[in-house]
Amino acid sequence: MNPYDPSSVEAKWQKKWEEEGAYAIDLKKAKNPYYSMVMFPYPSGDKLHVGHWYNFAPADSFSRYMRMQGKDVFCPMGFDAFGLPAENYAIKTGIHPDESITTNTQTMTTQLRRIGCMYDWSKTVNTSKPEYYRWTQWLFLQMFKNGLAYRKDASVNWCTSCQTVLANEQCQDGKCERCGTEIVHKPMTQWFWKITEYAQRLLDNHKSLDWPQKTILMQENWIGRSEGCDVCWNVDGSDIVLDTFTTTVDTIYGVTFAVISPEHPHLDQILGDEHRTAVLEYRKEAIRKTDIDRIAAGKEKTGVDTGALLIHPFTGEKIPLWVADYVLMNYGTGVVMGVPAHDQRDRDFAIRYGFSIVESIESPDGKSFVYDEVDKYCLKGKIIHSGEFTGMDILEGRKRITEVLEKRKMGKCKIQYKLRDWSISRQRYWGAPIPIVYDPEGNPHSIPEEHLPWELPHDVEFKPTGTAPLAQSKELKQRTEEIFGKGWTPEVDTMDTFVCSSFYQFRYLAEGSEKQLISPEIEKKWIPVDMYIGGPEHACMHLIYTRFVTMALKDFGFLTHEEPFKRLVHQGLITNNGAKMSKSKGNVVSPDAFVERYGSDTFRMYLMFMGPFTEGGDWSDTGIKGMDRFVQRIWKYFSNRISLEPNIKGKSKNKKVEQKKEVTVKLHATIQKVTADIERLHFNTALSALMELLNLLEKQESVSTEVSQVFATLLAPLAPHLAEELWELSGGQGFVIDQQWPEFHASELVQVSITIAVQVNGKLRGEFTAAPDVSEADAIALAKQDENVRKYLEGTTIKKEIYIKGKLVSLVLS
RNA sequence: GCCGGGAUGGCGGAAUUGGUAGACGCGCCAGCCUUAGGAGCUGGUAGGAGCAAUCCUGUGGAGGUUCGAGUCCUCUUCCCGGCACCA
Repeated sequence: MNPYDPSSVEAKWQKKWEEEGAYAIDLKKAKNPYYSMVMFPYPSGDKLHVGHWYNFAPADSFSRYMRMQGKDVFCPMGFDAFGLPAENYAIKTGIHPDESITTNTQTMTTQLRRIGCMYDWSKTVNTSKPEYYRWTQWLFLQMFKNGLAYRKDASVNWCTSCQTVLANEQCQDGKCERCGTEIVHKPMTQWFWKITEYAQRLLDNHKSLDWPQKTILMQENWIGRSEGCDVCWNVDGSDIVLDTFTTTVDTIYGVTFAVISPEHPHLDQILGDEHRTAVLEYRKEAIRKTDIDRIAAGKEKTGVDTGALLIHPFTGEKIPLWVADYVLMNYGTGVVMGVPAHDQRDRDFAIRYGFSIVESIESPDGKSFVYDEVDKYCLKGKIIHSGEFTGMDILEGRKRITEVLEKRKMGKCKIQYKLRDWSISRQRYWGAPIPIVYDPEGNPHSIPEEHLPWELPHDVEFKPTGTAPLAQSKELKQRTEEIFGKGWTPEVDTMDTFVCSSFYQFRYLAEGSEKQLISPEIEKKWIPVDMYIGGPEHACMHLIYTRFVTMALKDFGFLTHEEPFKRLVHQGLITNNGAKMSKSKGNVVSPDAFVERYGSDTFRMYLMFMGPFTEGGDWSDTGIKGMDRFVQRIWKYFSNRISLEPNIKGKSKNKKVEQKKEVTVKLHATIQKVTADIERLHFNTALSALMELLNLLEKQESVSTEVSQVFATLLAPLAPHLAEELWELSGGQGFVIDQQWPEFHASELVQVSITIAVQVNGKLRGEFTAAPDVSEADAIALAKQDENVRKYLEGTTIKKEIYIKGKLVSLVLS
């Protein structure tokens, strides 16, 4: 028999699957729908890397397993094709993004097919195609129509390198997430989507999701809900009222100063004349700084007196108001009350600028304390030095103070979120055009649906000028005037690519329909997606946006579900010698050479064998040989020794029976283990169980067809091509992937004899074999007979005897 | 600083509820086979002592609970991921 040749075998089965449409799902007819998705890739020129494989191949193994469990599994694949890299490439080379993306998509499709996944290519999507982005634009129109899309002038994050605006969510450590350039602030008119209206619902729905705890926690932090109280402060000698937001209104009697953000709109009006110069100077500095500068310099808090005084709503005292750049305008009210006795930041500021420190609460044992995150969640203690509220428990006092403020119209309960509205405008070319036109007066109007797709013009230059590339297109300008009239102008911004990816789970199911986003019948049947697998880096952007969009579309009446993904799993990271793979480090492993040499099955099994799927693993060039050996051994063993009848020559009949029993027990134990392991996505131990089975089988001189077929089915999710070949070899009919997943029988797991360990005073001192149903008394008696154990028992008395059924006997000496 | 997750042989990692630590694989060592092998096969492989039976020590560190702890509790060190003047 020839050695196993992966390249010809894999090509053979890929062709057969394709010819017979093995993975094309009839969405309408499917009885047992199971929607399995992976996060679709960006078609970059770097092609598929190990990270893609590590996402897609194990996800495919799980999908295959579900299929063998009788589900109609739908596994689509597509391309998140809009985005900056293609545009940057165009700037560099002059090659139009449309062209480079088409090439990349083709290359990656070929590579993806070689993995041998169950993708139904008849239902693919490409977000950069007009037939797709027509729906991206339709989504915008729905948001606009329902009041969730609006324009606002705002100081936005501007990346000087990309020449574009970034959402807060796309800034990492104050730097552009994509290119790493430091972000500066720039005022600009932008389109926003009101995700903040959904903040509470996004939080509430978490409990209905089968998602990693960690991801839910990250989203909770991102949304950042806090309950507190807005307090109104009259400015002394003026009719201006300033609001402060605080989560600890119980400390209001401890306020000795207040701080206002340099960008605050009322700052000018309340400035005392002798302080004006200093404050304006300070503001000029602060505004020039980016958020990171304000944070980085923030170890040392700086501030300047405004000269204004606030009237304390309870004591009537006059509280100095300072301006400081550590107070941000885009969170809360832009004014903070300072309680140096109970807040560390306020204390630092007070010490530096000489404000008094007045205590207003104390801990249960009468000590003073500063609030930190922990205290906020275990609030015990009393209010002190606080007039009518003195003596109350902290929480009660907090409630009463709020009530009094509300009654006097000097404050109110407020729930504050960190989450900000989603800025979706991009001054870029390679994205879906925003379907808006402006009349000669500059008022925005939506483009009627009949004009969708509102096509991206082709005639632009890619030089980054800071103005939107679409503004240069003559064709777009002409088109707009032809349809809407002279003087009308097109919106020249395109949409954030996260918009494109926020609804693709519906478009896979639409089969290209131009009539509706998704048919209601199909939506009811297939949504939510049963399993979604992708990287944890999307925990707070894509995975919040897509939930928001799904909720909104439900509210608009286009969907019946409001959560898109029922179960979510993040794959771990594959490192190279413990280091993250990155282009800059030059340590990226390309799968192609390995797939060429060892085949897709071996490569994907090796990735899965490295460690638990959610933990990732460390790449090693040599380790893959072990998996190659495993594949070769499987092939060699089954092709040489398969026979219809078990035939163990030259052994006594008893021996034969015993051996056969051993194989049966192991076989069923393996079915049990592989099933449980795939269920919990522990492919590494599923593989080691199969290796153990093979190790045992290799000691037998022949193997039955039945065992060989079971082996093929167990292998089918993990090594799809090899399993088909083995199934065929074992005389199986049809595809192995269409077979039922094997069941194990507990009765077959009963062994002829078992080994029981003996401990004396907790230390292992011997072992003995017994019948599986040995009684406790017999087991203890047998344990005491063990030669080595007897040595320890001599001349002592036994205080306690413990028997753990089928496992061990523990003898405790006095 | 805060929130999560980790730490087990030379390496990647096993160990459902506390019950024989190191499965499985890599690497390494010895032997076989081969003209040769970067192929294959057989055996060995946590550390230490011993011819051996066997014994001692061992899951980042220090305590604790228990007949028994990688697993539970307290403290602590280091590593990784996320958030960060959020009022």
